This record gives sequence, structure tokens and C-alpha cells, in this order.
Amino acid sequence: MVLNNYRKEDKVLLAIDCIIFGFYQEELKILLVERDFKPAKGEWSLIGGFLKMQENLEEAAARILKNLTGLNKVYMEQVHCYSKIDRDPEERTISVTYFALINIEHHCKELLRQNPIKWFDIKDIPTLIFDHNIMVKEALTLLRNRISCKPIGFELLPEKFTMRQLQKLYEAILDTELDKRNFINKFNSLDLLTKLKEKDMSSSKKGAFLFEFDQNKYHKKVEKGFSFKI
Amino acid sequence: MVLNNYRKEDKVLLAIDCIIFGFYQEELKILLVERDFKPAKGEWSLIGGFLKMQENLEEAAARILKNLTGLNKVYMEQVHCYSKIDRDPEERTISVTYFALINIEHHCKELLRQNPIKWFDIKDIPTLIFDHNIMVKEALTLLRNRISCKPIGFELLPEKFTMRQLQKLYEAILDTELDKRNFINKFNSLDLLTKLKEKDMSSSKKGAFLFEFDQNKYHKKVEKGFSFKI
DNA sequence: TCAAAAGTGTTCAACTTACACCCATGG
DNA sequence: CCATGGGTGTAAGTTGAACACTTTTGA
Repeated sequence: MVLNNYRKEDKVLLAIDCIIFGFYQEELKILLVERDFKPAKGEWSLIGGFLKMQENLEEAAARILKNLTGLNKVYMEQVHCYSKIDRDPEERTISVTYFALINIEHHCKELLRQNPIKWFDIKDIPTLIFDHNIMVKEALTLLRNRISCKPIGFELLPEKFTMRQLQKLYEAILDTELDKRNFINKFNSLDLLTKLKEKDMSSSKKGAFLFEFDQNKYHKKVEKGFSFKI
Repeated sequence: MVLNNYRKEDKVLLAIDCIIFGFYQEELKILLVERDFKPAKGEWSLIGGFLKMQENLEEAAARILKNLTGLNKVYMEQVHCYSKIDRDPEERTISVTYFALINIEHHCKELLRQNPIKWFDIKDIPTLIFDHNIMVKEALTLLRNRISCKPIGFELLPEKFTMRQLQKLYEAILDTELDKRNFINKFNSLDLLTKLKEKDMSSSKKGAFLFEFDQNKYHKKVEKGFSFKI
């Protein structure tokens, strides 16, 4: 029943597809590429590649991301493994998806110019190749779950941010409107942010205080059993 | 940058490993197998197999489960894909895990006898081969999350069950004690169960009323936007 | 001086938690 | 008649949701 010789077994191509999230102009965006090879040449697609023998999936995902954005040490998380037999018409390919959260300001503009890649508003995703629209949908669902209980939203923001930016980020990801007083009260009660003396003057005459996420404080709290739900 | 010929790419073995949960004697159990082939012959392991060309992962997982338990149409859910380079010392193997929820009473006893497989209490899992202990841990975490917001616990129980059985199931999965009045109040407020006229007389002199999960009612509620959290 | 965004507290409703006694029955 | 598990309701505390006005300042 259980086969005892690995060599008899079929081998498959293993692809990695990245759902790269960014946030700007108060909207959640994803980065897509126009395929320049067959099959489905000329159509929009997630950014992907194939697993190599000498790397694991996390390394492959990081490599693919680095190639197209120039970014290192990006927050990534595995989403799901897709295996429908004809999902790729060219050859049997299994694909594992990762979502990535990047600070859109850090993203290398040179590479954006050199490559056929473009940021799309999450509410305005075109028809993608193969099963990529499903992948985006499921990655977004996971992101929504994660951001409700893990402080990962900061990966999408500058290091210093205003409460209003943070609120707009949550609104964009959760696709809902939030009350600003309740939002601030909630976040303050979590005690994860440091209020700076500096103000951001770009969005109003009065200026808005800047905050920083205190990763250290968060980790110490987690060790003591802290968790939250927004 | 993006490779345009699939044939240049490395191919890998793709394994499926199943974390098979069962519930009896008020404890959560998992089914393990003693490996009868190399590497790691004689050690305990999750039940697994390799993906074949003509099937997708869900079909492969169902096939593997059917072979060892005789069961069809089992509730299964993908957990995670593991890819560490030397996770299997014999050959580069990527493994996708699925958890399965089975009614331990339906499990074919003949196959249990024919095969070197055994139910282990979740609190008493031996050291397993490769990264299988991590797989179990992550599958259990996912199961805990799922059971808190989806009515999948019933997959582990007989069709007719008492409130006490349901409570003990939640306690075993969540590894916590629950107050019986609060538990019953909560479940009643969800309005997902049908109380039968029958009683189970096996656990007390008074007897306990049996209940059934009403899948239809649940699906109708979900369509109207119903969700819950236990 | 006014337009535009920032900042700030309270009240009410909903939900969660803690908790103790009587019931029915077989042995 | 009693030991065993079954069944039931309420009060207090906590959390979440709704809601409006004042402040600051550059143009």
C-alpha cells in the first residue's frame, strides 16, 4: 500500500506565485506583471517563478520578490497550494502562493520602469491568467484574518505614521468604514504604539502627531500571553 | 528575469501527509503509522503518499485516507506546504499536509488490524519522523481556529450526540474546560441543532437527549451572512 | 475669518462570565 | 434511598458601538 521506492514516483514542477500588497493614496494595491512568455503571453498575472533544488519555498518567494522589487526582508506568509490538473495548460504545475506586504515607498522605481509590472487597486483587479484571481481572493481573505489579530499592517506603512493613516489602512484591507474615536481608543488600549513629538504637516494645517510601532513591547507582551482582536 | 521555458526547471517529489483526527473516550486522537520502509523504518509517522500525475492534491489526500481507513467523503482541509531542503533525507521532497476529521466508529477495524497503524492521544504523540511533529502542531492550531467559527466538530461525532459529548469535544480540541450552562446557552443561541425525542441512556440513569446538527439550516443562515465565534 | 483635518469622552446595548440547585432514574 | 450525571437561569462585569463638538492654522 505504501510505496517503498521514491524513484517510482511522479515529479512535478513547483511554482511560487506572490500576491504583493502595497498601500498608497488610502487604497490597498497589488503588484501584477504582464507576461512576456507563453502560455498566456500579454495577459496580466501574479509575479511568480519556479522552485529550484537548492532553496526552500520561503527562499524562492524572497528571491522572486527581490528580483522584481529590489526589496529584502519583506514580510511574507504562505497562503495555499493549488494543484488542479490543468491549471497551467503548458505543463502540470503545482503552485504555492505567498502574500507579501511591502512599503510602497521603498519599492525600487527603476525596476518598476524596467519591467512590465504595475500596481492595481484591489477593487480593480483585471482578469488574470489561470487560477490567479482565486489566489488573490484567498490571499486577501488571509490578510484580513491576519491583520485582525497580528500587528502586520505596519509593514505596509512608513516607519512613522499618523493614526489616520493606520485607520485608513485597516479600512482599505477590511473594506469597511471605522469610527475614528473607537479606532484610536482601541489601539491605545492595546498599548503597542509610541507617540512621537513630531507631527506630519502634509495632510492638514494643524498637523497630525506621528506614531511608531513598538515591536519590542509587542513581543514582550506576546510572551506573557497577550493577543488581540480588531 | 522570468524564465520562458518550463522544461529548464527543476522538478520535485510532492508528498501528501494527513493529520487524521478522531474523538473517543472524551479525548482527541490522531492516527499514526509505523513506517515499514526506508528511510526511518520502524518509526512513527503521519500517514502519507505521493501525488500522482492524474490527480490533484485533494484527490491524493482522499485516496491515501481511503486506503488506510476505508472511508470516503471525509472532511479534509489543506494546512501547509513544507519545503525544507533536507526534511526528507532520502530525496528532495515537498510535503503538503491535510487534516482530516473522521468518525472513529466508522473507521474500518479490519484495516486497523491489517496495517501497522494506531490511534494516539493528542497529548501523547511520540517523536515522529522528519518534520511531522511540527505538522501535527500546526494542523492542531488550524483545527482550533476552524472549530471556533465553523461547525466542523460534528464530523468527529456520531450523527446523534448529546450536548455533553459536544462540550467534551470542544474541550478536548481547545484544551480547556468550559462551563456547561454557558456552553449550552451559546450553542442554543446559534440555533443550529435539532433536539430529538430520543435519549442516550449509556452514560447515566436519567438519560441525555440526543441532538443532530442541521446542515441545511446552517447553510441558509450562512447565505444570509451568519457567522459565529465560540 | 473660514475651511479642513485633528483630537477628544460618554452613554447605552450586547455579550461574556461566574455561579448553585433540583431532577430523574437504576441499582 | 441515594449516587450519578442531566438539565436549567440570573446577575455582574466587560466590551463594543454610536455619537458631536472644539482646536489649530494656513490660505
